[in-house]
Amino acid sequence: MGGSKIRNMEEFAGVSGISRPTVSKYFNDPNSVRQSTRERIEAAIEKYDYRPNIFAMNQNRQLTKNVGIVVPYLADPFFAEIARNLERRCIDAGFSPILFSSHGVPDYETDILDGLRSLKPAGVLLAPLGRSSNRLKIEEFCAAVPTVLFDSNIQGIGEAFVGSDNFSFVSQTVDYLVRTGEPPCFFEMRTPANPNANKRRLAYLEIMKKAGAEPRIVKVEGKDWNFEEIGRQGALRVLEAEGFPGNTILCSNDRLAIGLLSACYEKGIRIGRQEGCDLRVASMDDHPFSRFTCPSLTTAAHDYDAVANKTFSTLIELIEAGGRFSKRTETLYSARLVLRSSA
Amino acid sequence: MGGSKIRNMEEFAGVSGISRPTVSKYFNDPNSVRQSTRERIEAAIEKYDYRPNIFAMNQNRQLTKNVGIVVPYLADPFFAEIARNLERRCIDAGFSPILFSSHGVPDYETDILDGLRSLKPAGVLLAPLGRSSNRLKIEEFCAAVPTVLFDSNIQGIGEAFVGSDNFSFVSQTVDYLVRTGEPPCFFEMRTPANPNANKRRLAYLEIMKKAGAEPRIVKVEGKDWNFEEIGRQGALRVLEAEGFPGNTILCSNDRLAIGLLSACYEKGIRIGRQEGCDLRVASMDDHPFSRFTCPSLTTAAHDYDAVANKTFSTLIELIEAGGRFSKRTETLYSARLVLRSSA
DNA sequence: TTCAAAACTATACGCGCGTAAAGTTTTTCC
DNA sequence: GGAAAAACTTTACGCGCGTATAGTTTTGAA
Repeated sequence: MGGSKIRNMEEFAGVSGISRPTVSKYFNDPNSVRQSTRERIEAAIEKYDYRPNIFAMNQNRQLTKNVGIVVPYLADPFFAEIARNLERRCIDAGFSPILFSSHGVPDYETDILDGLRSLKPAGVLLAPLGRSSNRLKIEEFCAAVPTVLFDSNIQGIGEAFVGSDNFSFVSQTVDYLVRTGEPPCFFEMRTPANPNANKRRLAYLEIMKKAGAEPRIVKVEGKDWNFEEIGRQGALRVLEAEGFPGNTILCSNDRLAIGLLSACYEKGIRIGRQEGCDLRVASMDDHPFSRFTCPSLTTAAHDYDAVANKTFSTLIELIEAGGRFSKRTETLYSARLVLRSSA
Repeated sequence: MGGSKIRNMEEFAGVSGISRPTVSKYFNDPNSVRQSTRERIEAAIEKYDYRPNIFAMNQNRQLTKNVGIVVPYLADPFFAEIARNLERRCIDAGFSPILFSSHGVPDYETDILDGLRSLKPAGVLLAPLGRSSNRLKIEEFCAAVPTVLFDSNIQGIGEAFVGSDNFSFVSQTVDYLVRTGEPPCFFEMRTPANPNANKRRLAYLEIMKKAGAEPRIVKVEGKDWNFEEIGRQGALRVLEAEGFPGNTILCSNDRLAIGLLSACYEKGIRIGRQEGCDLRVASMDDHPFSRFTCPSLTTAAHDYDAVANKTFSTLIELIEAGGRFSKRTETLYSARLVLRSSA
């Protein structure tokens, strides 16, 4: 609370009675100094409210304590949640997370990576846009900065990947739907931006084959990140034309399902597993809003916490390993089926 | 694409044939050098892919080109959208936006502001948590850093405030509801975190009085940022007990309304303005998902674009004015009524 | 063509901190 | 209690760039 006239570490070292190199050492790792020293420094910090100039700290250092977190679309609460989770873990581990969203635009993504390089981050957690990403630029970036990919895998890029096992999402939902009624058709975008969407379609085809059921895929137009609107318009068009094949739909993701449910509601189609319903709808992701849809959405949930935890711990390992792994690892977490009212 | 072995501005100045001080001048403001000089520098940048070390650039400067953007809750798509809007404007104006979310936690908010100070930002755009904010800390921060508040006003703090005119939100929705049916009751949280909620309640009381109708407020428990769940649980409890007073509900915000609609759906209560409906529900904010609720939500929309635009332009003025305004201004934008199916 | 204004170059210093080297004090452990 | 190890102090240099000063060249309008 004292008049904080401390201008730099030199002065601070003076008033705290510790030499500047030791103070510097403390700020780089408080545990690297003797406890008695640490206490004296911390008392002085408290008293004079001193903080080192982070620009000066970092300019002369090839690696900072910065960690970049890049997500493809922050307006999607799914990514907002996982970003929050990662952010907190970084802070608790003494890093400075910096959050970026590509907003669905490939050029923004490369701009972000460009800017990130000059921040000399210790590591980066990157959920790429997917198919629309500039693969070359991302590859260049990953070669220069220790990077862990999450959510969307790009084969061979980044030191590791952590995400969800799309096959398990599809198998759990399809199995459930088959067990309790008809096998589902598959509702998706024609040209999905996200590679997970493709994996899910392939999984659907394989699982239906195994179950001896005929796969039926309903594709709707649209290619940006406005999934709810795409799902809604697509579903309206299907409902106004030939209708869905069968009485059971599996949506490629919850946001499409939210749009589809809104279209069905508008058309007076009753969704659910109870008597008197016209359609059953299930989906995948367990989007934060999926419990508030009408009816609430039966879906396959990501293991948010496990993904965030593993993503972060992998980055820490990577940093401690000097930025490179001997081999690229991929970790996938299984889905957890969440039964609600829609199917 | 030549082998970029340029290590610093000195070397870069050498290969570009321009003196270092002039190159430095260029990077601080490309328009401050002669066009022919600018072109030569830019050609060299292209050729050698050089970028100045941002840490070195900023350490010796009392003001950077950084702009902090702080929102209370990024998992709310409303804030995600406005943050994206602001972010883009900053980039286009040559600033480096840095995005933070308080995640609804007052301590995080003060931590963010603390950290922001050491980034020496040219200015900060702050949407505070509201009632739960540490007023003193925010006041201290605003005294040290040029700050424009948006979304949530805190009286007397910050150099300016830009937000929405809560009175117009309530008056437009109430007027519409009265005109087309019964005057509404008001559905809200008992202890809302956001000051806008209080302004809306007061506006409701005043407008109902003017209309000669008896105000009826339905308060539900809950005080974190989990509005949908609070709305849902609260509505379920009301529906299972005495029910809502009258057949018309105005929700304090869309996220509460989303929860309420889901509760109504579960209870088999039909919402809408058509024949045969039990309740009309309107709300405020025009949340990105409100067009996908069942039924789609009649609501009062923020003028996103105007708020973002004014917030940003105010900050630019503030920065150009040296960080202080002679008097604090407050700019409010009116709502735009969005008629959908729920009322 | 002229000449002042504008823009540039050359030189130099400082910012706040990282970090290395060498010497000194404190701690630890047998 | 003594010696090795650990932690510290002192000294010194460098990082990459902002920026001030003085001198030189270029520009542009009369």
